Amino acid sequence: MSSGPNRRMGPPGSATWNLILDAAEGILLEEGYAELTSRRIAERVGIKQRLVYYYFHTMDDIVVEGFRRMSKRELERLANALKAERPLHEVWGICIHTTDSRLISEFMALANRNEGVRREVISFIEQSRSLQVEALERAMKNGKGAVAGLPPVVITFMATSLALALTRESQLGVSMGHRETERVISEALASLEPVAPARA
Amino acid sequence: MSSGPNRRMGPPGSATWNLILDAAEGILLEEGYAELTSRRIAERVGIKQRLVYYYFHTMDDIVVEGFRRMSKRELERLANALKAERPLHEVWGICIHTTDSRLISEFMALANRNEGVRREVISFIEQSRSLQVEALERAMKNGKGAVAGLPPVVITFMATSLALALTRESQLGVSMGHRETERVISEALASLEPVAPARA
DNA sequence: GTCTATACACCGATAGAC
DNA sequence: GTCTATCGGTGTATAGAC
Repeated sequence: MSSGPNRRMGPPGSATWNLILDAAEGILLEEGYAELTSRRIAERVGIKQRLVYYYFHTMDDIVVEGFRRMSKRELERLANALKAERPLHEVWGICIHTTDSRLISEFMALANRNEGVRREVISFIEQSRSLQVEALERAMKNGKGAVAGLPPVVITFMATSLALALTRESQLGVSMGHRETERVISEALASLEPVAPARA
Repeated sequence: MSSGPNRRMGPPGSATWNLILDAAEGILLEEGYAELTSRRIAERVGIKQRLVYYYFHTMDDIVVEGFRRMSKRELERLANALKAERPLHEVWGICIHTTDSRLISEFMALANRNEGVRREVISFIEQSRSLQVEALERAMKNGKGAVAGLPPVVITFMATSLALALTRESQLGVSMGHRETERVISEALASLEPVAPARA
């Protein structure tokens, strides 16, 4: 048979496959998940709606695969940045310059009712947190900063949470307390991890 | 005329009006904003779809009015709690036991593309933050806690952000670093605001 | 790999009777 | 205040030709 649940499918990773995920990401960012439809995707890519279902079984698959692709991209960026000097500063820089907070909001909302997305989101948070913890532990062993008695996992949790809140609010148009908070954070970073780190 | 943009409308605050917003809130929480339709609301309340449009002009109005009602409810709860002893502990308790984080996620996502919701969300964040800052400043003047040199607005920003992140993640099924973070926070609360506060 | 055409369900919003 | 009925539009997903 040429159709049904076992119908012929387009190859993951192909050019059109990626264009479809690009379009889905753009719609999610600019219009929200209620507007993420096969017709809108086709319109953006410049193909016919039927083709979307040649590359993906269902709309849910597109969302899950889209998050997985983004997740992979971000984890690579994170792993790369953490090799640098002063990983604490790197952690903060990455948290504050991460994916657009509106896109994150959409995936968060989706994760609360789509089991596939939820699994991917959980996996991403845990991997990302582990990478950060390992980098901070390495830095501590090298004597690059004491982190003031706070366990590395607490540092990373706080950095992630505060950065997300700052970007989410400023995207929205709220700035109350931001300047003061950013100042406290940059002072903490400077004192925990000085410019010329002492080598062990 | 009995219809059109100036058509006759049901009274805000009436029983059915509130039932419609209750249903909308439930759908938003349990099924997400993509499922928030006039037909689903009518089904939940046990009325016909047409009646929803007697009480509200558009679906957008329902979302905006729903957030406004919830916002009012939460601000009253906050103002009440902040009269108590140890406002710092109260701030944390309220942040951690606030509205379901899944509902917040939905409104966050909606705020990014609905101008009415955005205005209400901004207003809520600013009022809520102001209330908390005032309470902390009063407590400091009374000598109830020094707050370790951190400006009150930074304290409230951090409490709100960290509490939201903790509840969001545990709702999702992530717990990595939570125990450690909660411990750091409860120690900070205890040291900044002891059980028997010194009066001025 | 890409297309036309289509089945069938649901959507927001309105007309107008009772 | 509440209803039946309806318009015009859009959604997922599939059949099957080229």
